[in-house]
Amino acid sequence: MDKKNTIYDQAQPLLVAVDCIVFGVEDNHLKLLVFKREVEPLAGEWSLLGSFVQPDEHVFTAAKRVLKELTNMEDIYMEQLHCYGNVDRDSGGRVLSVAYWSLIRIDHNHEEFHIKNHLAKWVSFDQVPQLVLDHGKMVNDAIGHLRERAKFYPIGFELLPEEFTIPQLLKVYEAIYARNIDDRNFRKKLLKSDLLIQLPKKDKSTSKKGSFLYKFNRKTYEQLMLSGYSFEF
Amino acid sequence: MDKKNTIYDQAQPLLVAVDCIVFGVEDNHLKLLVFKREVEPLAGEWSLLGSFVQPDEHVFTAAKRVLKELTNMEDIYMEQLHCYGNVDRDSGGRVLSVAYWSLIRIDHNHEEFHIKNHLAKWVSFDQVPQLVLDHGKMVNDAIGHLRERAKFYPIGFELLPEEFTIPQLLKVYEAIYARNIDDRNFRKKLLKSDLLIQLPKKDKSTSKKGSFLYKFNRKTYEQLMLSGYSFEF
DNA sequence: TCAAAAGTGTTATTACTACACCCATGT
DNA sequence: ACATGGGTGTAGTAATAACACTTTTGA
Repeated sequence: MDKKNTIYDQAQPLLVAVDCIVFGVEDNHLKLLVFKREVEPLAGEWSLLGSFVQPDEHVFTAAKRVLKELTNMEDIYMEQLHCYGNVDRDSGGRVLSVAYWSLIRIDHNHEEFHIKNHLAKWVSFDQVPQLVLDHGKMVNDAIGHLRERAKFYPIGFELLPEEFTIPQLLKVYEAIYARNIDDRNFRKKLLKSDLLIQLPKKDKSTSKKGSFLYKFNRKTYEQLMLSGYSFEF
Repeated sequence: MDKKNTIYDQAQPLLVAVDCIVFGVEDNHLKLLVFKREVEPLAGEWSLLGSFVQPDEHVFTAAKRVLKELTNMEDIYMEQLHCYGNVDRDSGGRVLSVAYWSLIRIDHNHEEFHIKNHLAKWVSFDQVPQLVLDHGKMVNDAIGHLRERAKFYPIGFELLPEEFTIPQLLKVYEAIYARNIDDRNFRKKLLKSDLLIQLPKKDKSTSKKGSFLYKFNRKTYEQLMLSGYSFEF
């Protein structure tokens, strides 16, 4: 298309980056992935992982690309958090950042190599180190968004393996909301909802008695969503 | 700061715009503000109002600027909706758009002149015309966001004048959720909440009996929010 | 007097909260 | 036998949903 004499010619372009906030569950704890920043300014400090958006690249695709490079995983749950647009938010120049948050099922067999290449580590949800620029604010915003979203989307199921136990799921929700949840009420509401399919086997890794394994019933979930079900406990 | 030899030099900048979805209540109906697009491509078609973000301008400030030019109002309720980042979303070139939605109290004395200058009109919430580019999707997303937000933020109060009646407020909620709400239950929950301060006068513009005027009790609201009050009916 | 909108209460149902003990099993 | 985590039930309280008639008053 001919762009002469349009307002498009007069507008000035800006640098646009994506930054990823990555949540996962490891050792029954909710964790966040942080990185040693490799580029100036602020090289060596803790940061989120990001990248500039290319001219021929969807912003969402850029975020997916970052996550793929990091974890070697595709089809990851990812949502846009916010576009951070302060003029001076990046000390290296005027850069917009579109932040995305994602939930991944930590599987060390697949990820360890990639994550090490990025000088990354998982840190506890409630012990996030000082991060560069406005990345600390991004993480706080993401936690708020995660809590909001967790009420209507079964976030706990995204973070756990296909087969999981009720005590595991309970711990995820307790971590997300940073409070104790009554295990009887939790179990009661979940089982009554028909969201869980009990499997004929137990996980005995955490107790002698063993705990039944379940899988998520996606069909029930889709029906419940139409009627406004919530994952509040 | 010296930007030589950093990744900032290699990144390619992009055009970034803001677009505004503006809601208001007029004649007891929830409405949306749309515009005749004045620039090519697609001049003459219905559109949201937007602008490019300047290099020295906060993205949020750009959205405020657009709204100020349009309505001559400042201190308007405005929230970021989403950053739309498709490569080919704008037929005039690659342009990111950060969409904002806002709620305004329609006051024709102040706004008429500005809105006419922009070839704008208020259209009914449920009769939005075909809009250019992805603006139709933006509006749909904004309506979803509005409904979500309305559960925890007293959006109805932002849209109405300082002094309003309960039937007026009910109509706003009915419009937002596009369904009938039981007026006895609505009234009961609101009055019990102590969110309304009854004024010693009535609005007789819509009935012979007249309806008591109320104002919003911001202090009660702030207390209720701490305990998770919701505006669901 | 009548039309048109404002205002008012009760009941049944459902969801939520709080709370304490027994079970199964590997060591 | 005992330590460890898994699993279960009830009762009180609070919120929600459904429902129809009377009141006021200007025209």
